[in-house]
Amino acid sequence: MKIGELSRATGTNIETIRYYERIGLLPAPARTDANYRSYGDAHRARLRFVRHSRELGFTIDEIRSLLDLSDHPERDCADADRIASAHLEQVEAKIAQLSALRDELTRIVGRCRGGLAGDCRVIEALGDHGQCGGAH
Amino acid sequence: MKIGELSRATGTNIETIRYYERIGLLPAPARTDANYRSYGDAHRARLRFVRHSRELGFTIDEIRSLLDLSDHPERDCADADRIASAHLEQVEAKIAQLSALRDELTRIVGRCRGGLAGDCRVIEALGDHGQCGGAH
DNA sequence: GCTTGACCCTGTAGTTGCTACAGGGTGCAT
DNA sequence: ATGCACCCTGTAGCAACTACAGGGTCAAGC
Ligand SMILES: [Zn+2]
Ligand SMILES: [Zn+2]
Ligand SMILES: [Zn+2]
Ligand SMILES: [Zn+2]
Repeated sequence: MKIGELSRATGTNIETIRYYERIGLLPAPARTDANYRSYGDAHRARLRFVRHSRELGFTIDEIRSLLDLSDHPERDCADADRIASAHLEQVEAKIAQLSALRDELTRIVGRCRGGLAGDCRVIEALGDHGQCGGAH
Repeated sequence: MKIGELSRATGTNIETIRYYERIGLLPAPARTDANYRSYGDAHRARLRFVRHSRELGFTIDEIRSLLDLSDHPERDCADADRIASAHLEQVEAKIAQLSALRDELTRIVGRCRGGLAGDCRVIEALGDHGQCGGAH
């Protein structure tokens, strides 16, 4: 399959596929006579793994480690569990941080009564963290 | 006040202050004879506004607009309200997305029973979005 | 046989919001 | 005079792509 087909089959931008190859996340595929990349099912599965992991928020480096484990089925899977658990913790931390931020923004936005910028409580609140609840 | 003092007074990295000046977010301050930057209270207030807005997640471009309003107190503040509301919506969307992601990750992580990578349900789940609840 | 259009190639530069040097100058204390 | 802390400019790096520019390939239709 050519790169355009792989792109459609996985919902991945063509430039992104070439980028993954360049950074060594995907193996360089065979080439046709015209020097076109030629992919097989294994490439597609690997790219799906990468894209799905990216959608779940794993970094490229984490994915590299996960792929490495996937390539060595005889190894212990504890590393995979560790990477995924650590990532889950980071996601939870990010949610907590954004929630605090949302609360603060809600409070700030709710204070605008319209009128002149000079009297705007939103602009005032942005300049003064002392007005904040302190959670962010 | 010199850049180091401003840095300490606002908790901002010196390089970041110079960066903000370079991109036109902070006005270029006066210079001493030795060509050192010399800041006043207005600079400090402006930098606090910028940092606080960044902590609340506003982009540099949004902050540019907010500062512009802050500099023109005779204008209508509706734009500030619009920017802040739109940002709040984005934060809420991000929280929703991360929550879906957290649920999916929790499900995936919970399936690992240890053992060989070849049998690991975590690695399997990363390769197959079909196993996902579909929310992410 | 020739053009048109879709597709592919490489290589480089841009995005966001910083951060980290390298290589040099300044100012004060010992 | 010699440290040392501080300041200056300019450039390059980070993550994870994305967007060209400038060119080659191939099948269809006239
Ligand atoms: Zn207002
Ligand atoms: Zn605050
Ligand atoms: Zn496992
Ligand atoms: Zn999924």
